[in-house]
Amino acid sequence: MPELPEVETIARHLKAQLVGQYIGQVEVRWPRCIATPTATQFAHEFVGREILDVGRRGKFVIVSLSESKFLLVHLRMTGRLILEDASHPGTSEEITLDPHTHVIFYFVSGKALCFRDTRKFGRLYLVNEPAEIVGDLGPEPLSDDLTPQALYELLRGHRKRLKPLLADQRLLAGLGNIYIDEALWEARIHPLRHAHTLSVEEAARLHTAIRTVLSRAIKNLGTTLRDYRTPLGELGEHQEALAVYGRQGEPCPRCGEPIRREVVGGRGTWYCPSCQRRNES
DNA sequence: AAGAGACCCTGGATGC
DNA sequence: TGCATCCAGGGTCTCT
Repeated sequence: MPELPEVETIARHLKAQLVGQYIGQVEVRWPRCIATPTATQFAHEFVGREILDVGRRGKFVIVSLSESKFLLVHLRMTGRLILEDASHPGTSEEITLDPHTHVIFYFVSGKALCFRDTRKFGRLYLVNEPAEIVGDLGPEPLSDDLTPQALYELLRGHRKRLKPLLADQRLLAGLGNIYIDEALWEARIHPLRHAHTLSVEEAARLHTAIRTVLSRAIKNLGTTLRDYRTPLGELGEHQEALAVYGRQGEPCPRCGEPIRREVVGGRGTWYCPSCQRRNES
């Protein structure tokens, strides 16, 4: 489940490997993963274009192409972007055999970029402006614009419980199930607290926690629980550093109390019942 | 506005 | 061992 740190890692790797590369052709094997335009049109549009830049917005990878087009990729649960060597036809198992490789970008250099996705939730978009897709995303959690005060103001305007609210990409862009639980634990705030009840001090703690947790995870190249890989096939390392996510019954690293799991808004939620008290101050 | 539930998918885990 | 069923989960949608 790639979230901000995983997508950031992927974008950085792709940027280092792909800027300046020219696309020879594109093969779409599973058309339904192309959100826009049609799969045929999508494949057509890439031929001859150069990769100018690769970046990230929220959980989207954004690839800037020559002649003003943008490829946006959302990996959802199990999506991967994997670099392969396709210079010798038939040598890459990923390309020839893998049943989960749905789109392949062949570069004239002999490199190839494969979009792979077992659960088929991921989507690719080819647009004239990224804003067509990412226009209504909230601020980037790591940007200077998101001050503690700004986060306090954002939260004050909502009565929802924190867990589902922080997962709403229109509030903040890039947080998902793992890092929300980790950040709330770090900030010692209960996931079911109602957003508008947070004090200035608590919002500031959450602000610090979100940024600390995300930065640390980026340093560790992301969290690999099962599917996530960097474009070079490497595993992330942050799973070792998780405090609560997926750890029900294990002792809280801060106080030793067993970690509890609850389903909130249909999503598994892990927290420490002792460090993260529910009473609203 | 908030919350619940369905849906999209498949592989791994669980149950008999 | 073998088969059926359950489950996870980001985002989007519908219904209450």
